[in-house]
Amino acid sequence: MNKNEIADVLTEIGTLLELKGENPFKTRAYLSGARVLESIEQEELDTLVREERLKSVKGIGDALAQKIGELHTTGRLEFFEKLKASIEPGLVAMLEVPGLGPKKIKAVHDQLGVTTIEGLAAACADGRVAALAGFGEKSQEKILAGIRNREAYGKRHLWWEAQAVAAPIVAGLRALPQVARAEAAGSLRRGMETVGDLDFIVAATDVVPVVEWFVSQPGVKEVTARGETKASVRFESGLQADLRLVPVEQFAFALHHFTGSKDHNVQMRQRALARGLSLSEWGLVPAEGDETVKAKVQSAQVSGLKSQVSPPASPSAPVASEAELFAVLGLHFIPPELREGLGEIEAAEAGELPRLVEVGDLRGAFHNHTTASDGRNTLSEMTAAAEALGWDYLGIADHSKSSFQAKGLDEERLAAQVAEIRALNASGRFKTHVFAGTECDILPDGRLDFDDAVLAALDYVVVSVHNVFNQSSADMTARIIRAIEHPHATMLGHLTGRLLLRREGYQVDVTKIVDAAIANGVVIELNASPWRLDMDWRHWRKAAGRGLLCAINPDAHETAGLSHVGAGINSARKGWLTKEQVLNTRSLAAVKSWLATGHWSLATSH
DNA sequence: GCCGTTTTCGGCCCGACTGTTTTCAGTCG
Repeated sequence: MNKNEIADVLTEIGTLLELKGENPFKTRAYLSGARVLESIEQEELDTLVREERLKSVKGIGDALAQKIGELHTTGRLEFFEKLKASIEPGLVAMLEVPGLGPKKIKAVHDQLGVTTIEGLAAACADGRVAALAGFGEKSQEKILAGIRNREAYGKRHLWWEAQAVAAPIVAGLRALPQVARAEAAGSLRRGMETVGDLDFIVAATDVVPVVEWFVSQPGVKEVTARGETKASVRFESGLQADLRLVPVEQFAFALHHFTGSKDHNVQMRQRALARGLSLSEWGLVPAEGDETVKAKVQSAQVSGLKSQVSPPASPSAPVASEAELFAVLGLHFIPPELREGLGEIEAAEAGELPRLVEVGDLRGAFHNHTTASDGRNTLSEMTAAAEALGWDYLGIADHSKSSFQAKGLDEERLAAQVAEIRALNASGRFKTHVFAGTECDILPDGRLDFDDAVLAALDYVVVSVHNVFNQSSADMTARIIRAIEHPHATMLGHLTGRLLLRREGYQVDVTKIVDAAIANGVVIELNASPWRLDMDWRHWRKAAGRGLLCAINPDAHETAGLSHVGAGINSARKGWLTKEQVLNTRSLAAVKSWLATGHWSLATSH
């Protein structure tokens, strides 16, 4: 196991011990042991284990040294497995309910015998929870609301996680000899931030082996349907996936139809009708054509799985690709991300679709963390990872001192980090240039967490809200605008602080904040963390159209997190952003001069 | 479970907020 995987195990041990009601200092020892492990280089850990010198690291004693060594060498730990087996999984799941921590979970378990979330909901419903010491009516209501939210959220999945399931399936389908074409459709293909279920559209010559392959994929928990044109499965994560098999001549129509969105499809069908054509997943036929064809299509649509009705053989227009389908209707190709029924068809007709930014356009990224604050990889590990991605530059913006929970840097530690970064750049060890920044807390009154002199010594400053989320919209908006107006503010981090499927963002007036950012030459980030994607894509088209510059920032807390820019690119594309509207598509020289000159506009040269 | 020592046992430990209390416990970021 590598250092972060071992740290994950130690963290989970800490959580399990907490649930058991262990000495809090003992649980903390495991959690801080995990942090310590992250803060050393992987090679260093390998050496320490080999030479049995783990104990010389501060924060690691006899017990942790032994456990870390075992995990490093064998990838397993009996202590951990026994511990995990001794605790009801339902209790661990309860930690996800807002307002419930180890102590309260232990209380409901010990005093009410509750071992599952369902049991907890029942105990809330009949008032047993409110009767416990330390609980009351409000706690009970809050827990019940939390469980309901969790159920509602549970129906959707992060794009990032859905993509991780879908990508190998698409690759596997394409590798099958019977498969001519295969794509994932639906909201996944449109790059939505969350995904309900997966849709795979496959053109195949022989369906049986394809269905067989699909339902036997790793992680499939249940096969819910299995026919000749469609199969459905549910994965262990709860994610559902549909496989739809179509003849190759129908592929483009089916792919377009199942990609959606609903609004986009409605407008496309209206457009077809205006041209005397009827568009469906089966094909494109004359609208007032053969009634038997229409009836056949309808019966195929309602009869479901066992239907073996072919698409109307004629007179459907032969269309080999989505591009041809759009062309038949007088449109330029509309990228899937834009198919939300928000004006893309009009733009495609007028030839005014933007050339959307691509992941390959990115030359670097700002706003990343290291082990100096709450990251899990060191400065040089992060830089090496950026270099491996071919990036010309990497911005490090660790937390500031007010974010205690994230080990925020005070002035002294920040100065040391800046010196370390300057020295790393001077050493020529990496081709990737490192910018020294900070993710500076915006204090509740809108002041920044560092004095001007401290901020002036940095290459750039990300300003973000990390506490006191419950201010009124007016107060929060004024707070953020005050920070944007600070002369050293370079960019605004995660505008609303939302965590997808977990937590709503704080209330803000987005338009006012965008206005302030434009007026002050401040960039707003598109935080590319798959859990955030904030500022939301729905605001970008209008904001960028008015001159706002975007930075797609991974907010990476470990080397693997740098690749989250891929999720950010989705949202940027959904927001109609072009390469020119994204700061980190620019060259190192351009960014250097951009940062040096202080205030800028989109007109700045590339 | 770790650390440090007045060296083998006692202390360890950020601050705001909420809801439960009447001075605090638990959760959260």
